[in-house]
Amino acid sequence: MNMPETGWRGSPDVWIDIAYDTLITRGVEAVRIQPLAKQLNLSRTSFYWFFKDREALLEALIQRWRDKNTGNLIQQTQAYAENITEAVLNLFDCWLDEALFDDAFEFAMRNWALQSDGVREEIEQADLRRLQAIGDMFERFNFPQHEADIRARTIYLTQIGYVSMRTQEPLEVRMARINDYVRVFTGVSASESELKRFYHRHGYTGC
Amino acid sequence: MNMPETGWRGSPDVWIDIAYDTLITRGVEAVRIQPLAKQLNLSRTSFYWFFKDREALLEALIQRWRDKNTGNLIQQTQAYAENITEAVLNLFDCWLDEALFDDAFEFAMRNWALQSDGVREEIEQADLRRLQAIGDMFERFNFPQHEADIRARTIYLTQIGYVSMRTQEPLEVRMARINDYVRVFTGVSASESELKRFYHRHGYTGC
DNA sequence: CTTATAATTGACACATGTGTACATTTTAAC
DNA sequence: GTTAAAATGTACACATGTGTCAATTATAAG
Repeated sequence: MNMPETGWRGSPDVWIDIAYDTLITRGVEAVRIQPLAKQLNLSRTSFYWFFKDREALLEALIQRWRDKNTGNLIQQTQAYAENITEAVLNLFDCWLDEALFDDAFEFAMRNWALQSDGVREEIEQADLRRLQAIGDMFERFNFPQHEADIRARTIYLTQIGYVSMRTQEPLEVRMARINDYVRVFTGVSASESELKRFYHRHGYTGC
Repeated sequence: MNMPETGWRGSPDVWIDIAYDTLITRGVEAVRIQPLAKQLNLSRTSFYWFFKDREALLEALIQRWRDKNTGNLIQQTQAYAENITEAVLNLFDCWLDEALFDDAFEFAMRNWALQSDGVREEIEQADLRRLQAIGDMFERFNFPQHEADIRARTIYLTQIGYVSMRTQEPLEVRMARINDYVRVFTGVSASESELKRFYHRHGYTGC
């Protein structure tokens, strides 16, 4: 654990990691070379050995986000399902598994967009692709296109709302609400076994 | 329109107004005395005649938000309605009338919360009060408490999601989706006359 | 042990922001 | 016109951030 005080301590990843932590806890504005260097016990100028300038570091953060959130979400919409409720539960995996969808990262990116046209465009793209994928999912289960579109929006916007509210509910509370959400979003209830399967893969045994 | 180059040009409101514009278009971090002064063609130090310091200006912005968004939303949930669809349409007024609910302001505040514990607490309070009010509305129309709660969340989170996505849809698109949303959120369709009344009060004659 | 390369550092030049003290100008009231 | 207040402006002291350069130290390879 105790860092060596001397020798090779820096690397692009060390900088990106701490930049990421700072981004999600305090926003882009807090991602500044001088303070990050202090935390790393490195001379701030050492940063410039790995990155051209602050811009380059921020670019690396965008890259990391791009690689993570959208890809996994789309994959979940395409997971195997026998009916719409199972499909929606597959999608819900994203909201319960940080490895699939990073809420804090998503929120930070949306904040950042206010100050950066580039980031704003990235996010518009991501929203389009994600909505499209969820809509396609509903269409595969025979919802008419128009309704599929609305339901995709409702489900996605609710999640973005969650992200934006930074809701931190205990697992039991979220699980207790799951089937209600399924019913609101699809119009039908998930079966007992579908729910059991869902609870189980998220380590919820309380029920 | 042409500002006098000299004389009394400043006032608390002049500063708050430009601070508000800056907040909603570029975030709190951009609300800085020096740049604002430049825009106002005022010496930056003149600011300190009206406000103790930058903090005091930011406090005034919070006050403005508090006075606006939450109050109007709660009032809309209590407007007269004969059934749940009419009640939900009353609430939807907020999303279509900037005078009732300021999306951009809301978004900016949620961004700001990342950097300020005070603002974060303000927002938590607001979320609670708003969710409570919407839930109460559903309960008044005989939804069981548990279901009222979920439906309140869905409706509110969807809107916060909209805010966070900064969706700018043309009026026709939004109007075309209204009844679908009513149906998803309440489980029933709004009547023809309810919809007509809604369209009319938002200046939509296209249908 | 030497050496080339990788990584770190301090000094410098600069930019932008904050707030205070004091002098100056503007306005309205007498 | 004089005058007192309201409002503006200038100068200062300070803080925090950026990026470049040249000097220095650490590491691994021969």
